[in-house]
Amino acid sequence: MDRTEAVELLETEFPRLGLTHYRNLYDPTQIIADMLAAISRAKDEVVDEARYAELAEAMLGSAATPEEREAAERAAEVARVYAAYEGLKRQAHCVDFGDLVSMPVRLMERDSEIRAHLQAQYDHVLVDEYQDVNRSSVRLITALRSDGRNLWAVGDAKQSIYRFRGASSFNMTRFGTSDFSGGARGRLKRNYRSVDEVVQAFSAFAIRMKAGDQDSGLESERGKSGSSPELRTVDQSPQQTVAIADAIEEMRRAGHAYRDQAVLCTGNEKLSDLGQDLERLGVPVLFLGSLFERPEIKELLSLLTILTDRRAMGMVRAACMSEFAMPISDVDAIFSHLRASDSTPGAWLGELGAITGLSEAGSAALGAMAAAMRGFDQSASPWTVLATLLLDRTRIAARIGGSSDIAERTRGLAIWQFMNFLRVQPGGQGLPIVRLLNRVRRLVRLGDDRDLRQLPAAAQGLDAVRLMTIHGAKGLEFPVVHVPGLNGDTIPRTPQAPPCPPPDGMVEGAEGRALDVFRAGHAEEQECLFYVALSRARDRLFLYAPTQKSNGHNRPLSSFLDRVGSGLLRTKVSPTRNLPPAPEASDVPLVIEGALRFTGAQIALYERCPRRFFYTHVLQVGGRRTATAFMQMHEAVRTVFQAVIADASIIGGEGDLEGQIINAFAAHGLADHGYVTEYKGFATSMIRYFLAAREGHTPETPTALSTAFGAEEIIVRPDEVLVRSDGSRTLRRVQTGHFRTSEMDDVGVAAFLLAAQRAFPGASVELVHLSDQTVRPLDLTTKKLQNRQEKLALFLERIRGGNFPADPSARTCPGCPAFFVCGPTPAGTLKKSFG
DNA sequence: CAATCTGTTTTTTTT
DNA sequence: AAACAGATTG
Repeated sequence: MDRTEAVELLETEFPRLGLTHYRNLYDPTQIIADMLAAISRAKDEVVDEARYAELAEAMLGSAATPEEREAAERAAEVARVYAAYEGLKRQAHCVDFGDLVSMPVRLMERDSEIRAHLQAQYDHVLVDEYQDVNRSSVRLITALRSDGRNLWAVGDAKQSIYRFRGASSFNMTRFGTSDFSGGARGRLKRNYRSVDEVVQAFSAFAIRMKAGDQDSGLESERGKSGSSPELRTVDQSPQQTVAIADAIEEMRRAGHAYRDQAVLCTGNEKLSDLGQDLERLGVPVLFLGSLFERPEIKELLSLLTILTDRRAMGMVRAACMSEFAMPISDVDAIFSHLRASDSTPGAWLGELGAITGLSEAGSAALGAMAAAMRGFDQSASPWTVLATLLLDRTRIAARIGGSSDIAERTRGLAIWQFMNFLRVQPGGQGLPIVRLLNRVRRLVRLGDDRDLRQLPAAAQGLDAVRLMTIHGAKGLEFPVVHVPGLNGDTIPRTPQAPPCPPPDGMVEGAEGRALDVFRAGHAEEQECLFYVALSRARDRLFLYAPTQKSNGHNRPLSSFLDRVGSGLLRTKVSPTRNLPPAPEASDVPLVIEGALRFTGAQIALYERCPRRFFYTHVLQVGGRRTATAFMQMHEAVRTVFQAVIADASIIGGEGDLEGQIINAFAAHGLADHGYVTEYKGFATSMIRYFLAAREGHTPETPTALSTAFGAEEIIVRPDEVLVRSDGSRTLRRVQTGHFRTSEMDDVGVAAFLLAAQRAFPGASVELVHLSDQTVRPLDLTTKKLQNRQEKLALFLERIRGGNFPADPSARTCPGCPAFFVCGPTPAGTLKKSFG
């Protein structure tokens, strides 16, 4: 089971584990992933759920301060999740990555017969990269070769970059003493890989590294080459990409083919951007980037959604494909038709005559679409649908196969990779397409699509530049290495404490305060990362850094650069070429008849991502994301309190409240849910709080309030208007979830305040959060309120101008309804009115 | 002039 | 989240 499957496994169970510190959240995906990381760390140390609970218990016993107490309670909650997770995993007959080592360790330590059998099976054990072993690995090796005879290990503490998964210099130190006592140690002094200039650079840096021996300088076997490592600085980061492209071509002229060059980054995200940019600059690149964000893959995913999405949102993207091209006005007509109808997803493709107002091109494209989808319905298998479409019913595969263009071939490889991914989906219940789409969202959200970004083995022979993370490059070497992004905020990066820190005593060899140990370890690891990057280069080494942020502010260089000695050549370069702009079309030709009328909440969505606003409120498709049961519960709560606002008399006695909740649950499809009892508990306490918070006030029927911005209008509807005995009014916005500090900063809240002040000067304005059981006053400084007001006017102006740029983020995009379709829009002008 | 507030930018790694 | 620059306040 990978991490994504593990999160899925825990998700339904999570809300009823009774956690308080890691309490029930609207979307617990992130915190579950954090806890699974903590559990995975525990397995690195061969600490099972029972032992974890003991350690947490011990922490609680010795806690002196409130902070220590809280840390102990948090650890205890992780222990509870750990136990639940192990149970679920066993029921599902699955193992996770941590189990792959910790289970054999436990088995061998427990069962002498198996241990003897395996010991007899292997005469010699060789361990490479010993700095990357964790306690679990050491115990596995110990079980195989307890006396250490015929065991050979090689490692370099300066390359220890897997600390976050439990690798520690602690293990290097213990070799030959506490572990495998009597083992002999030797030192390797000669470097066979790099020219002298490169060896000098990373050896100079190594002198002041905290990891490894101080006198570990290396001699270069290959001698001097006459070329020094170079640092090339540029003004801003787009120029950095051009500088890299220029250097790659420069090296190619000097006899180093594309395939002999590698670009190394700290993270995958930057690698994806860089890969796309280099490709646009004409440099062939061996990297797909984020597979599910590639245009050709999004098109295929959009086609699949047409079979399962009642509103057929995928049409907005499919209509951009040459096979199914139609104007955006036709897509709008289809959406209007589907909003009014209520048929099975995909069924409308068989009744095209019912759609009115289509252009000739639109009718033809829809005919082609219907023919391509013939015989498939919502229960179809994704692989079968796409294989049929690509190979039999369209010319897509043929076109790609017939091209020799490297970008086109990369598209073909991406599709090949994607089709292989489709074939190995885990089993489960529900419609295969829906399951697939949910899994893709989850994979991207957790960053688990990483392994799909690397081109498959079949492509390794291509003459293209290698793009890798520094972690991915460990153990490899390249004639030419380019390392961009050497800034103070990138390497060394300031550490963020783990959300679920390990309990005291779990990590062997960690002395002192947990946070200090963590910080020291992190600093050490950052140095190692830099050392690994530099030492990948055989002949030439290029480092790059922008010195400005995009707003012209200063961006400092990495402090590590001053430690590589005087051999580093520093040059400021100003590339003459410009980075071609990304093909992302953000503006939509839009004609709006009449005034704009949007609610504050709708405009707040424009602020979060204008593109999402476009799909949701202009094209009016998508709406909210697929709801989990927990979200449905929140919806049910909203239904109940709104019913109370409309008519408070519906809740007279104690039984009425329960009756209302039961009805609302049934209406939201929760009646038969496995955890309906727990959910009812949450719902009841939320509604009780709601009722308590309005006690002593006289409710008034809330009406819509509006604020004018020129001809345009923003509408706000308070959830409650309450009148106190002295006649003063309170306007409230009621939310079922938790309060976030960022909530005070968005324009939705400002619109609410503005409208309220206009309609009822002097009234107090409050935000109610039922999950927190809080009522807080909504106060904004005049300065802030004025800024928000200006923003609102600006947003309205941009909406009218059809300006809808996407604001992509790996964290929020996978949860967006438009995730699969987001990108280019079909040709033509869109006419709309919002009266 | 210093302290505080506000807004912007950039941003993890894996079997 | 955190670092930074610029604006505002005391």
